[in-house]
Formats: sequence, structure tokens, C-alpha cells
Amino acid sequence: MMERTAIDLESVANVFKLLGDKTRLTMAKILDEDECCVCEFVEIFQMSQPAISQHLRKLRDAGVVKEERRGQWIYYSLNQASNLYPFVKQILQTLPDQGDKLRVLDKSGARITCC
Amino acid sequence: MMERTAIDLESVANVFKLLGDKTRLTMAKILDEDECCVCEFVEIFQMSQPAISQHLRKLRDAGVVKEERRGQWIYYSLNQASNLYPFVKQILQTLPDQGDKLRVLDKSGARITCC
DNA sequence: TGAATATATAAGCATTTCATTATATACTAA
DNA sequence: TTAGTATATAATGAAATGCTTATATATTCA
Repeated sequence: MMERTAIDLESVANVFKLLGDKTRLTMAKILDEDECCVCEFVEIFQMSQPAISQHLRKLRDAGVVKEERRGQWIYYSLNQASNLYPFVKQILQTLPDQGDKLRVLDKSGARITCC
Repeated sequence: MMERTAIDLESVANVFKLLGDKTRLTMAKILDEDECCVCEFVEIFQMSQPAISQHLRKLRDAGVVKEERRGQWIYYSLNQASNLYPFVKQILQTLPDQGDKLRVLDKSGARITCC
């Protein structure tokens, strides 16, 4: 079990504000289960690509997620190097599994189509 | 250790939005340590009384806190009857102690002056 | 090189949020 | 009953949020 370093109230409030949005919270939970590229999120949330990018940017600016380009695609994943990671990870563990969202993509072929 | 009933992502996002404000998060943490009346929060946060009341109302509307009138004063405390309580309690336990805020009131005499 | 695809950024707009000030309500005590 | 105190609610305004559309940037591939 990873020990969590003390984290001040202000940082916690900021993380909560960030995850206090259903889309971003779901994104984080999905990323806790599997890395994911932008186009997959667009499929999952049925939301415009800029809207998705903007949510991801907020998560990234806070250090919660990181990005990695692979060719044309940019894959997002939880940023384990962040000092917030243990805290975020602990939160996500308490949330219901969202793996079904990715499985739907597999079935629909969306995952193959886009990336 | 209390077992936590499953809680859907939307509810979690709502709680996070609520606690994603430094004032409300601190309020909740203080209430986790001791019940508190409105005038004490006004002292602690150096914020107008209506602002404090409005924060408390949000917390109450969500079921996170409850109120109890005692004469002129209204005391707030965590609402243990809420189905959110185990989740909220678990969150608050990970936060740094805020007991000093109440102790400052004791010293300054504010706690005696107002309630 | 040029077209297609994936993503990011900018600009604009409606809505929400969080504070303020002003006022209403509830209780206490003289 | 009236004055004083504690709290809630209403009205308002500035700032933040989350989407949209339009456009810029990177990469791939023919």
C-alpha cells in the first residue's frame, strides 16, 4: 500500500473542483483502467473534439494526466509521477468500474477506426 | 471500519463539486472535528455572514450537513444519517487537521462572545 | 508536395458560481 | 412590546465554467 504524503486543503479543493465534473471524473476513472486517446473520448462522451481536448487540458495542467504522442494520436494516461497521484488513485479506486465504456468502443469498432 | 455502499459517478461528481471549494471543504473538515455555529464560521473565514450561510445551505441541501437550532444559534454538524456520510467521512479523514481554527476562536474569546 | 486525419487553440456566448449589500425572520431579554 | 442578536433569503454583479464554431498545428500517406 502506497503511503500518501500530506496534501494541503487548497490542493485537495483544487483536485475536487477538477473532478467535480462528471465528464472529467469519468475520464479519470477510465484512464485509471486503461490509457486512452482523444478520439476515443469523443466517441465515449458523444461530445465535440474541442470540448474533450479542453477537459483533458485541465486535467493535464493540474498534473493529473499526462500525454504521449504516438504518430497521429495522442494517448492520455494517469500521471504517476505527480505528487497528486496517490491521492487521485485512492479516490478513483472507490468509484464504480467504467471498463464497459471502452468495451463498447471495441464492439462498435470505433477503437479500430480511429486509433 | 464502516462499509461504504456503492455510489454512482454522478453523485460523486456532485460531492466533489461541493467540496471543490476551499471554504466548504474547510467547513466540512472542521465539522468533522466539532459542531459549529454560523457566527464561528464568520470569524474563522473572515467572510460575510450571508456568504457563510449560503455555503452552509449548499452543504445542507446536498445532505452533507444538518442544522440544529439552540435558542438564538444554529449549530451545524455532519449529517450522519445521509447515505453520503461514509463517503464524505472517508474523504475528510485524509485531510489535515483543522482543529487549530477552533482553538484560535477559543483564545480570542470569539467563541464565548458569539455563542 | 498536397490531401486527409488527429489534436490543440482561439473566440464567443450562455450559464453558473461566489461574493456583496439590503432586507426578512426568529429568538432573547429588558 | 421593543431592542438587540443570529441567521436566512433576495437581489445584484463580476468572474469562472463549459460548451460551441472556426482555425491552426502535427503527422501520415499517396
